[in-house]
Amino acid sequence: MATLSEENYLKAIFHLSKYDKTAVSTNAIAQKMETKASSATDMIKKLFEKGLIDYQKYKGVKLTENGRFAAVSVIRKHRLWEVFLVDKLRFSWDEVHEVAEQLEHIKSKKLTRELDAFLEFPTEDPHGDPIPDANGNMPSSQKLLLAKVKQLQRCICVGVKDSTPKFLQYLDKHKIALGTEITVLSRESYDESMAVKINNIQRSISKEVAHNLFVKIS
Amino acid sequence: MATLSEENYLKAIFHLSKYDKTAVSTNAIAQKMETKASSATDMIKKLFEKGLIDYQKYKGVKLTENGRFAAVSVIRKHRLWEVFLVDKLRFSWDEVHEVAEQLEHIKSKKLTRELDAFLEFPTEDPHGDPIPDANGNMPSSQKLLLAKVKQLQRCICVGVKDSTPKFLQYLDKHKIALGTEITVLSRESYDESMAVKINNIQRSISKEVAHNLFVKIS
DNA sequence: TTCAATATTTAGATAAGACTAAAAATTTAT
DNA sequence: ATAAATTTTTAGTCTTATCTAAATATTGAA
Repeated sequence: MATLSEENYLKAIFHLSKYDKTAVSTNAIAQKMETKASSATDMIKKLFEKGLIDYQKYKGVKLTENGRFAAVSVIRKHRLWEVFLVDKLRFSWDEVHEVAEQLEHIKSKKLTRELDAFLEFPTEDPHGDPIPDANGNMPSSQKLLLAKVKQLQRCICVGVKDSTPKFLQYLDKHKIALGTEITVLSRESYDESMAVKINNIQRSISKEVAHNLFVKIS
Repeated sequence: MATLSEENYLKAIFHLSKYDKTAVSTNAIAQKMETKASSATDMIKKLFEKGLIDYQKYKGVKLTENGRFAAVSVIRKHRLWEVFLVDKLRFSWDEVHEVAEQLEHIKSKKLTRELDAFLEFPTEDPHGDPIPDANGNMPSSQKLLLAKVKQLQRCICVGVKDSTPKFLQYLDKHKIALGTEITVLSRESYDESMAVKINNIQRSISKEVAHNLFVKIS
């Protein structure tokens, strides 16, 4: 059974592995965990001893099958609790992360199973992130960044890459929610901003925003 | 802000103070926490430094106002989560304790407040124990042990003193639940058992059971 | 390819919370 | 009232997870 700290490291390694399939570096882990490289090395040794990661000195780490499952189980709980907080307890999507960071470590198979049923088996959390099933399978989705959408294409907002309160509040303020339709009108090569139509109003979207909003083509 | 371990000690001290108002001994705390007296002494010093207990060497401890509030806040969360687990997640009353022991340490004022509202402000947990309000006030109740009920008196089961799974499962097996009516017919002085009528059936109740079941006279 | 910059690991220290063993204080019993 | 029994505290150790500083390995630039 993994400790709280071990679970957080596994989660960090999982998130870092996601985009590139190569080994994750000690420094990257330390940075994500907001700790020092030496602390990361210590924990890496421990996770290796427990068979949760593959590791060779100076070569970075990769999750083993067991490690991946442990990481995904924590992420599953995190996202289920986020759904609970928003759907049942009147939290807004920018308030849930901190509390879910605590709730994700509660150990009870029955609790997770029953919570899932109570919420009617949601497949996405309030930020549009997929909720893995009990076997650790992550539902795939063909979302892409708004920044990649071609001119004159219509798409629907389905998730956020950056889920910090600041960005979520920006979206709330500008009436952009999951499900909102966005039409890309043109791009400005100078600053990589985009002209778009949202809720039938034409506006400009900065590079920063376009790179943190997931959409699907509709 | 109290650590998880500090919160558990505060809870233990609160429960030990409940019946007699005198100072709580180091040994009693150690026993309740299933730890050694020396560990209890260490923690006592820490809680004293933080102003959560009054303490003089060799004289035992008492909760301060702050300490009592911290303890009651944890108990409030514990009992609210128990209600959640039984009312919303199909847990039975003998399964909730272990999970609630974890959930009670989640730190979020909003979470507790919204959970309370979601559950429609319950005043008792699934074992009939009172749920303190947000100000730390414990609803009073005039429950008494079944063992104290006089002959030929009718009463209603309102709580349990022992809430271990074993006892709760005994009650389930014998169809005794909160709300069940019990009439005391007679007492057997030899073994302190009682003849009672429950659900219109006459049965015998042992001393052990009679001393762990709370009732109110109806 | 060799040396400087960077990344990683090791060594040794710290804090929290637990433990054992021993010392000191208190309580109980004669 | 004093000795024995019990309770409580102290001293020193252990584990987990962190840190700093120093050592070592790798990478990359000239």
